[in-house]
Amino acid sequence: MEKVNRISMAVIRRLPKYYRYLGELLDKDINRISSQELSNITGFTASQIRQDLNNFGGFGQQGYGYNVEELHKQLGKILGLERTYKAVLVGAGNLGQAVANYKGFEDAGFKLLALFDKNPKLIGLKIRDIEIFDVDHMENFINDNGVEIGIITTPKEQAQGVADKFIKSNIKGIWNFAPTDLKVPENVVVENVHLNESLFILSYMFKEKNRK
Amino acid sequence: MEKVNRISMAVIRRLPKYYRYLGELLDKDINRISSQELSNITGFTASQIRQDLNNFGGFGQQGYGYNVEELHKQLGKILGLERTYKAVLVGAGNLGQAVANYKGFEDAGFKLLALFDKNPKLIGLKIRDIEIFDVDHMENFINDNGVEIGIITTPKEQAQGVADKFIKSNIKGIWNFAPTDLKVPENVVVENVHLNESLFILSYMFKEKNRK
DNA sequence: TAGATTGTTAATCGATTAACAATC
DNA sequence: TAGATTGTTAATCGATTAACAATC
Repeated sequence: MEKVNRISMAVIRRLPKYYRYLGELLDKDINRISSQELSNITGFTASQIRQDLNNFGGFGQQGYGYNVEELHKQLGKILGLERTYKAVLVGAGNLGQAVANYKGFEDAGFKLLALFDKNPKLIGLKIRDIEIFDVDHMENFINDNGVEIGIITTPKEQAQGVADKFIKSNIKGIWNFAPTDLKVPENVVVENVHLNESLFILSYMFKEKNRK
Repeated sequence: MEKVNRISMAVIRRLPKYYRYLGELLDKDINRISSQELSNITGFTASQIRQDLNNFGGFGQQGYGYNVEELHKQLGKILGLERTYKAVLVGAGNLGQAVANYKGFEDAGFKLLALFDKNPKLIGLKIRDIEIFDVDHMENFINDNGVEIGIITTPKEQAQGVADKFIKSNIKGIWNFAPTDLKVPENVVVENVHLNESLFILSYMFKEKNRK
């Protein structure tokens, strides 16, 4: 076992933001940035930015700051964006189709190989060249193609069942849009997109801000 | 100004989960629950659950626990779910249409009145009875109808411009799906759904878990 | 070299957990 | 009444901020 000084989720969740802002700086041909300037842009404190980055290594240089291109590249590596992931999606309704059309997939190295649904009306259709298959064929497909990532955009009632099939087929990462918490073994990671919770929080914040 | 003991975002973000699990208990006709049982279900510690709830009032009863229906109702009130919000959405592409079709809207009391886009091919179409209008008519529509919530599902390049129009039209809450951080005045709340960041985090966790 | 800015340690702040008296 | 479980205070833990020596 390698020395893995466990990095807190609070830090991890800031990394994509750093990565995004660095990408924007790159586009503007800015090639050098200090933690203070990054602080101005991102809203995180300079101290926090330096702490965060130093969890992964000393990417900066005293008296100079950080090289934007280099730091962007390193963060990409840390986030695992240098490789590709084979993915499938289950639940090819509105949300599933929107996710399948999602342009950001490529940026993260995700390659969507197939969609699955149980609705006969959807089976055979294609979303930007990706075919919708009968969900009964899913486990074979995953095994045959070495799929590693599963995306769940089904109603919540089906979500755990789909996750169980994923797990049986040796999928190791799940992007879950169903409004439920999946039970998975310790070696499988789940990232949730809970739109209902997000809306509730918007509702809460709106109410708090707008009270007399 | 009312006494508002500022409640931390960490607490707020757990409330929708409590609300959801309590709803599920209600469906199962369970009408009494202790913080310990809730802990077993939600994964939060009993102590944390009691602390969280007591930010808003003493909903429990010593020796008994919590009344599920009552607590569910109270949490709904706290989250602002007892009232409705008039909303519009801008960017009626794939993601926008999926969001417009999103069933969870009603549960949170959001009433989607109109969609807007600049693509002439989309204008005039309807998504479950909600018409897509030319974005040029948006500000008038918002003012005429007293819209309070705006949803942004445009590409990131347009997002800040749309937000600015929202703000000018007196919208006070924004649900933002564009992969960018909006600049808004202090009295406007923004809740982000950053799918790209979510994917990056999945990628990171996957990589961490699956290294040799 | 002098100035700037990092990397890193120490101090502070806030959030979570533990403990237990209050009380149903 | 005895047992159970909350509400709440105190203790602990972790994350953020401040400070500054190291060094480019």
